[in-house]
Amino acid sequence: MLMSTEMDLSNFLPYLLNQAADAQGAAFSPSYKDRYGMLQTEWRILYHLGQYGDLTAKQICDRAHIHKTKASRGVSALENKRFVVREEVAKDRRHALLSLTTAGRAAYDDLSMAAAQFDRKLQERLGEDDVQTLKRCLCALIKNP
Amino acid sequence: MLMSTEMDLSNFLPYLLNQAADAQGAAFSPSYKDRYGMLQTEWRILYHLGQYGDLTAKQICDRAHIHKTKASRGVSALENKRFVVREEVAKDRRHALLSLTTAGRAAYDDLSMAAAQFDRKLQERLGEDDVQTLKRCLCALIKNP
DNA sequence: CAATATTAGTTGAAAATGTAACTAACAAGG
DNA sequence: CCTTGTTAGTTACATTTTCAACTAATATTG
Repeated sequence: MLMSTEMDLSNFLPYLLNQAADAQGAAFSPSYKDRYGMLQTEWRILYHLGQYGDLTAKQICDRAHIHKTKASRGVSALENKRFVVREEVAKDRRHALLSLTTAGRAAYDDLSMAAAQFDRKLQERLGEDDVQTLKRCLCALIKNP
Repeated sequence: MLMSTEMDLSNFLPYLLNQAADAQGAAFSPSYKDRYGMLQTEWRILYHLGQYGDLTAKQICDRAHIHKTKASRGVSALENKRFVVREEVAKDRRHALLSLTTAGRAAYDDLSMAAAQFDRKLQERLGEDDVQTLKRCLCALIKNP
């Protein structure tokens, strides 16, 4: 019996977002897990390097909302996999520019293709209009939490 | 430089969902963390018991998509906090019905109120139409990953 | 009814994450 | 310069999550 002040859990947006993110994340994760043994953070870092060119860890953290310790470990993992190399910046030796190796670029190409296909299928399922609204809402929720 | 087969990360739905879920989850989590020292799983279990009445751990797992080990530890934590008690079912002693204590009920009332208010504010921000579409899409993505 | 299979739930070890303290490099004010 | 502050990134430690194996109870099947 619901009282007027209560609400059905299915109306609680953080819960729905969490469930949907889990479900879709789990659906896509085999792409980077099974083929490349990557964790989500590694895939995200790889993606940013592939998409936006060489970046420092700090820049990736800011763009992708990854905590610096997570990023630090992700970058190390990608280095161990020989997908990323770091080069010290002469001007400021605190920074290190990260760039993809040939193997890293290949993995990026493969995975970004898989991602695009995954997204297209979702678009097909939900319809163009809904997807547009959905993405607009999600962006709003991200930018101004 | 984007090639035609590539896509901007901002168009990748799993990524957007994840970011939005993180942002909104972080915005709400102080409600149960700071006041009651709960983890997300505990809050979710509490919510299900408050909303749907006494349930077994298994039923909560199925409804809330929580893995049984996470649920087991969440229930233990709620027992230690004296928010939940378990009662063996005579018919099948593998099950244990979980129910809220008075303190558990009070926490549930408080938190479900906070959740409802949180949701109302989001609705205000996004507008009724968008929220409806958003929730419909999220439900679709949850049900059929 | 004995043997086997399922089911609910727990536990221990390994992996991942988050927090805080730390190092190293640079910046700025005196 | 030289103290103080800030920034990029790492590391150690505690917490949380995941995975696999396990127990105990019931269901099923020969």
